[in-house]
Amino acid sequence: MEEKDISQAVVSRLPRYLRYLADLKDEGIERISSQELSKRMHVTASQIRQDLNHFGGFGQQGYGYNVESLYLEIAKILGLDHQHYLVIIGAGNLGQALLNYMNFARRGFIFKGIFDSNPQLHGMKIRDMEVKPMEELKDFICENNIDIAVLTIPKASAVAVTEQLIECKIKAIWNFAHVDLAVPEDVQVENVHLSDSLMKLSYNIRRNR
Amino acid sequence: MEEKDISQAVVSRLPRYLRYLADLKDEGIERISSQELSKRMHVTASQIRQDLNHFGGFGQQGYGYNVESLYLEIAKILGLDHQHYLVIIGAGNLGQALLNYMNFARRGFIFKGIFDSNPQLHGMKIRDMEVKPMEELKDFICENNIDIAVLTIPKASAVAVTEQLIECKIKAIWNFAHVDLAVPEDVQVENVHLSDSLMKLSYNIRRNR
DNA sequence: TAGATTGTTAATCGATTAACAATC
DNA sequence: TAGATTGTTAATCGATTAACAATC
Repeated sequence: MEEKDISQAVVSRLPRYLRYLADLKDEGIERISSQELSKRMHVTASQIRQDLNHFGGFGQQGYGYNVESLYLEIAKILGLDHQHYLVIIGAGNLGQALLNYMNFARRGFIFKGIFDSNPQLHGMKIRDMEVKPMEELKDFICENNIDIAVLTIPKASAVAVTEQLIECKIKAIWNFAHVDLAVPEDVQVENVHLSDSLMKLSYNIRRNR
Repeated sequence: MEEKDISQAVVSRLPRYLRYLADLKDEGIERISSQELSKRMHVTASQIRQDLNHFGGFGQQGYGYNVESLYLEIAKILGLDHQHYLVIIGAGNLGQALLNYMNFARRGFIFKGIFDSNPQLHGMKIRDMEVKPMEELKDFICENNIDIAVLTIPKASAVAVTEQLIECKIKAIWNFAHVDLAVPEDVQVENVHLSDSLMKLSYNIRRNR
């Protein structure tokens, strides 16, 4: 179960499996074979079986996989059976949008605070949550067991803030700033570089992939 | 120059090269070897040379690469020498945030309109731009030469809207909806599945990668 | 010219796919 | 039991890295 060295390629596919399994549940489908699932997802059945087997034998020969229990297993593998506490750093448009977007809570990702360096924003309420000054960040992270810091600040301040987060022993950074962060290896970073994504699109428009 | 069949793995790395080259320009550095760049970026020099050579011989033996001209070449490869016109579909928090985020324009990505199905939002102004009803979408796309549609609407409506976009011969869809879109192969789709990204982070927190 | 560094071929590594024996 | 489908090993494919001859 607790296999080591699962490649990030495999991990990246897990949320997609989860999504398809949720759909199957909604459709009231109880069991599915790797064959059928592969048709829906447009991946090989081989890949599905390989991916799942990294974490355990969830299927049954001659039967396939039970949708409900596979769903729960993958959710568990992804750590969705635990709650995660988050702070947003940067109360600009993107920070506010993420805070207002309710659906993360459904998955156990709970926003506990939002911070900004701009004094004009302090005390402003977003979804019943007051924007706090950066000076309070460090104490807040410790006192509230924050796991994940969401960086929605400009590139220029991202590096300095990251230093602080490392001192606080933050577990993970969800980075929307357009810069690569240097962190110790026990701090996880997931980058969401929106402009990179847009450039890829622009490339693919030209050379009709 | 116009090589075919460049893998998406390579394309995904181009925006990052561009970013580092921009930094080098800012630092006033004129030339750089693959060796030096590899140290900064934490990738192998081999990979840098391989990647660049897919598109042409931009370097010079014994010298390295000229920062300014390599920057321009990569920008060109990514299609950043052209303007792209975009519409946002879904004037919720995320749609508004993207519209307000100025930096895309710098790269030639110009927002031309924002649409929403909710009549209460129609006429509302976001950055001097009125939210338009969905009924006007199709004509707007044709008349304004829109290349890219940004989908910031819920899963449920995304599929139906995509149908419309395909009829309009949209070139690309930047998809923030939590669903896989089925499109003809001449329509490019780039998915930004935020919750998938967050789940990956959650996974990596547990199994300390 | 000598030194540096590319462009490119060859070797390695890892990820995906195919095949099939195990088994429900 | 016979049929279906997994778990898993082996084969293939593609991407990354190493090596080095070409050349500025």
